[in-house]
Amino acid sequence: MPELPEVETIKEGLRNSLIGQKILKVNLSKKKLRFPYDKDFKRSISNKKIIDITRRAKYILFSLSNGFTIISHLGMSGSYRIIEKSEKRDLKRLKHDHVIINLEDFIVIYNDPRRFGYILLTNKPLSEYKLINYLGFEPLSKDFNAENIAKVFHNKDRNIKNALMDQKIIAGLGNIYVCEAMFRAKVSPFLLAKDLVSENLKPKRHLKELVDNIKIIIREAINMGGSSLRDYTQTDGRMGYFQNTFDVYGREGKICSSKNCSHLIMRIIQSNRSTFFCPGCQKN
DNA sequence: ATCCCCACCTGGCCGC
DNA sequence: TGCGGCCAGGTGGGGA
Repeated sequence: MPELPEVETIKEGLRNSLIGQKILKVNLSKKKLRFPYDKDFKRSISNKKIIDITRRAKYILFSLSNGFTIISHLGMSGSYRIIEKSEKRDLKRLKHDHVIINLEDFIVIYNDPRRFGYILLTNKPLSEYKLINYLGFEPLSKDFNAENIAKVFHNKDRNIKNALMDQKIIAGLGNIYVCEAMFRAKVSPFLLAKDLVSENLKPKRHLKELVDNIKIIIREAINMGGSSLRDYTQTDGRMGYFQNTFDVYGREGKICSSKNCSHLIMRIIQSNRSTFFCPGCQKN
């Protein structure tokens, strides 16, 4: 479900209410998520305070007062909702509620119909935690720039979209934002990653365009509260509205939004995922 | 190493 | 109204 902008929005929503709250009680549903819970999950987090909530790639990280970190990934359909304890009417349990954390003033619930998400626990430094330490550049960091990406892409024989979605290279992009950024940068989905790098390992113009547009689009989407499709809403139930600005994603058969272009948006399958693009604007 | 493909799930929608 | 088929913001792990 969520890509970086949605996870960032959710993380901010969690921060606003939950920092400083003590965990009083934890309930887990019978069904396991993608991975089983730590066998000491409840005991390890009970009576601890949430001292920070941060994001890395598409992970939300809850730092606890005992040095443990809850590592949460939302998969395709995970969501959090926060209920103020004073508002009793929202307390009913919903289908697919898997983790219910009772805090001093709030109840926070992780819901995930498809159960591709997971909630793990570690007391190691995250730099030693294997699901976190391999992650690549944060798109909004200054290390994510065309020169650095050129160094990674120059020998990559895989298609460009696939490389952009590889969390080991760039952390946080998913199918929507990659399709949209490639459209804005006018990059063909049929190019290989190495096609965007010149002989001297310098980024070609299209790679610079791509990097610039990824940064722009991620910022725009965060500012709009992410994209609401199907299950995603913010922690307070509000919708994001970046989906209203999609140029290609989900627009198969519709006319390209560019001025002076009358091509129809196409959908092809790459690495088992849909790629949406304009065959007129994205040919090179 | 590098790249690709599958499995893991539930549910919504569309066509018959 | 029902049923089958297709589709969905992801990714770890294993095979080629």
